[in-house]
Amino acid sequence: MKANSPNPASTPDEHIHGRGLRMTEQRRAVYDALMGKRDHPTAVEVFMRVKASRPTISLATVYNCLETLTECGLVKYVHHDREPSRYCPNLQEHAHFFCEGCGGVMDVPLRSKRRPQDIWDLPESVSISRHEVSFRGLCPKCATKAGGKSKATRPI
Amino acid sequence: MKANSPNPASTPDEHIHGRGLRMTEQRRAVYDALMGKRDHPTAVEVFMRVKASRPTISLATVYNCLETLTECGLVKYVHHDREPSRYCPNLQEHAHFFCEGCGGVMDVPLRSKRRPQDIWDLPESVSISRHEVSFRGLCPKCATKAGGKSKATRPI
DNA sequence: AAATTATTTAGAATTGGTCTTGATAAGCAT
DNA sequence: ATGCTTATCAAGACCAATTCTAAATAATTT
Repeated sequence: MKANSPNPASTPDEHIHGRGLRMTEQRRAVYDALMGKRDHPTAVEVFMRVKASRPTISLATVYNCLETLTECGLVKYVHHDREPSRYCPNLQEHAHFFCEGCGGVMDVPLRSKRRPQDIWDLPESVSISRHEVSFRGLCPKCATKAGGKSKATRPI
Repeated sequence: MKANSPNPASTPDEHIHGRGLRMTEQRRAVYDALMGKRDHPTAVEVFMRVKASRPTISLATVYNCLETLTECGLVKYVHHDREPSRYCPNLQEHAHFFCEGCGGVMDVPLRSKRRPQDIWDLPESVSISRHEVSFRGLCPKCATKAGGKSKATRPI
């Protein structure tokens, strides 16, 4: 319900319809695969999940659906280094933490009332359409397990 | 001269030697191509620059050199979405701004005394080895040219 | 129902990057 | 200096992720 939102849709279907598109079986299956397990799968992982219930779906369709869902603002994609794209159903502004130990990806929320401009010295007059932040290191579990009290791993 | 630096090397050659490697002609050429014009070229762009003075160098060698220089901490690589890797000789902690208008990439410095943890709600006990931040939008020049007074572009 | 448009599918193609192999070159110990 | 050992380079083959193409299918409109 943001005042400047160009699209007041609230359900996934409304988002899709708002763009003149249809909520097809495939798109719903892909969306559900992402919402059911709120993690950060790659396209191939989504493909495998969806394939379990819809064996005829093709990888190209999964890519298409993920792109459509992203364009409609229902999911976000996340990148880290040269790794394959991952997809994330969390629409809140957040960063991602990639654990070198267990390979997991976790969401890192923005502290309340904070904005990126608080720490980054951006020129006044830029207009920002996208902001992606990724951390890499050891998650709490792996940090304790691996390093004992060590504070930092060698930067890669 | 950071106290906790494991490697007190200061010249590029010392960095390289500190790893038991040699500063070869090719590595120096690649490094110089990056330092001469302090921008954010892709591997192919570096390749073209170096080729001007060393026509026999191969793209694979440029990739190898860039990787070596990165491992030695002489340059950093930067990623944005699915675009090809770019390389950056600025060793200060900084973010990158990718302009949708002119295609340029600019460095965004960290405000003094600020840390990412100031805005991101990271668990206490994580250990961070890498942190990459990218913004996308219109740079000051393109923002004025394109939008007039408009404050934001549509998110992609 | 016919025409139009959107969507899916399978596989080919593209891209950025990495790996392999043999040739060169540098450093080291006689 | 001479031969041994290791590092580096070059060229092209290779690979994985993604995108494109073209034909088939499905939904929507006329």
